[in-house]
Amino acid sequence: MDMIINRIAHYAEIGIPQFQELLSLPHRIETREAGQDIVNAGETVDYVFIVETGWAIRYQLLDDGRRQIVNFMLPGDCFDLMSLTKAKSDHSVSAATQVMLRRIKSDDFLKTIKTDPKLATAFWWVAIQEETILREQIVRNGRMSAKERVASLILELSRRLSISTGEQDNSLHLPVPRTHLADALGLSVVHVSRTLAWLKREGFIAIDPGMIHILRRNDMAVMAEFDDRHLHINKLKY
Amino acid sequence: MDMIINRIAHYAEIGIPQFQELLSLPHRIETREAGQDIVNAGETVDYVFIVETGWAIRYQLLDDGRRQIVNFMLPGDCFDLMSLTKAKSDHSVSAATQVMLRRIKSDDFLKTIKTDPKLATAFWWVAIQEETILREQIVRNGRMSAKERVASLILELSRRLSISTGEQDNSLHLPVPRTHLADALGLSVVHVSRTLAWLKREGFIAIDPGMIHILRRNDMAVMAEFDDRHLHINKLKY
DNA sequence: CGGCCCATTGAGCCAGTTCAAAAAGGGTGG
DNA sequence: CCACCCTTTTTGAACTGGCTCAATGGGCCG
Repeated sequence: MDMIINRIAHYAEIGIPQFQELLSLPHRIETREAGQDIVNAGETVDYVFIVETGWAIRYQLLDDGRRQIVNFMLPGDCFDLMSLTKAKSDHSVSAATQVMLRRIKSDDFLKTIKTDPKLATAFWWVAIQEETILREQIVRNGRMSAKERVASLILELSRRLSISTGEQDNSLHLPVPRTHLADALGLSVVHVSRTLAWLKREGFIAIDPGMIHILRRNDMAVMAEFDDRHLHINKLKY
Repeated sequence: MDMIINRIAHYAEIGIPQFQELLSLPHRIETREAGQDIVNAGETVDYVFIVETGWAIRYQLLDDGRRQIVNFMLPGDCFDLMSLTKAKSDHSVSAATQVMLRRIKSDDFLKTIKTDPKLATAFWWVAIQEETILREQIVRNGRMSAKERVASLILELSRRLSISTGEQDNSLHLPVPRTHLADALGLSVVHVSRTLAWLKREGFIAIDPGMIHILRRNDMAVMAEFDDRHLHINKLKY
């Protein structure tokens, strides 16, 4: 729960007390192992999930096995805010690593949100960010070269993690295999690997197993046209 | 205003009376010529816009002039619902054709939404669809071939237009130049042209200036793995 | 009729793919 | 601590979908 508090507090002037009610809602903590499904496309979802630890992915499969990862869900992210209207999910969600999830009944969640306008605004904010990340992903996959794509995804993940942990860190713990990066970026694993090698050769990053160290964040951001302003826009106004 | 009523009524059991208040809100009708900006990236937006006629595009430019169109905004679409929190826009919106827009002050809009839970649900629904369209776009640009991309975009646009006009039509009036399709699909104009020629050769479509006729909708949907269920999911429950 | 913009077609090229093999981890059991 | 197996990552080599550059063809407007 810390993570999401960090995240929201990063933007909104919202106190811990505001979260007490949310924290105290009836909930269940679920654990899923890497690869297990959390939500299947076509299912109706009655819960809001908050990622406590681990990474999850939202993805869609095509008939012949191609997979597109739509986005990564990191600690502090929640889903599906959008399905508070009891819509069927159109994409699947599964655990990318071992994941701990807080599961809250949509109805309870909605009721709480409605009682506190600050909470409502905060979660509206969360939804905006989610959309922004999706749009960024479209630009990446649509118009960027492999080098730019890999670099900007690394920067995005690093930035998002640092916001929810509350500490800036140039060492990005990457708990997912390269195939996940490839399927997020619309590239082949082979080329992701080559591109990472190139980033390393250029001195942008250093690579350790399960780890990427960002050595020249600014240069890399320029190279990939990565602008993280949208990830920590001005504080909320009420 | 008809368009958005059609659209929402297509999903939600919501009566015309519910829209009266929305309709009667103080607003301005603005007209923009093709190519003119509506919202600039970095701007704070205080208005909700509803497209009355014409097409608009949301896009982002990269330094060297590459452009990614994030999505098309058709009659009945509204934006930016998300910036009801007074966020800075992270992408630009401009008119793709001559456009008529209904401009409503965010505060007024928000106030009305809040008074009527049915309206609130309806617009939450609109936001879900918007996100769904974005996700679909990610899958398209990330993992689909040029043929699949072009076909599925044509099907999506056709579907969305038919929902807001209320009539199914196999003739898609395409008022934008090929460059727009290219920039939406992450392809070059040249290749969009070739791909359209291929679709025509295969008998999926017929082409007239400014017009695309869908001849074999089902086959085309299978070919492009286009599933429009998400665009007219079950009716809303309250 | 001429000019301009957009769309199409042709030809060669290149970024990223596929196929294949080798190398590097990372358990697990002896 | 080593030997084995399995998975992931890296590297090599050849291929190709889509790109770029360039020329041609249509439509529309003045």
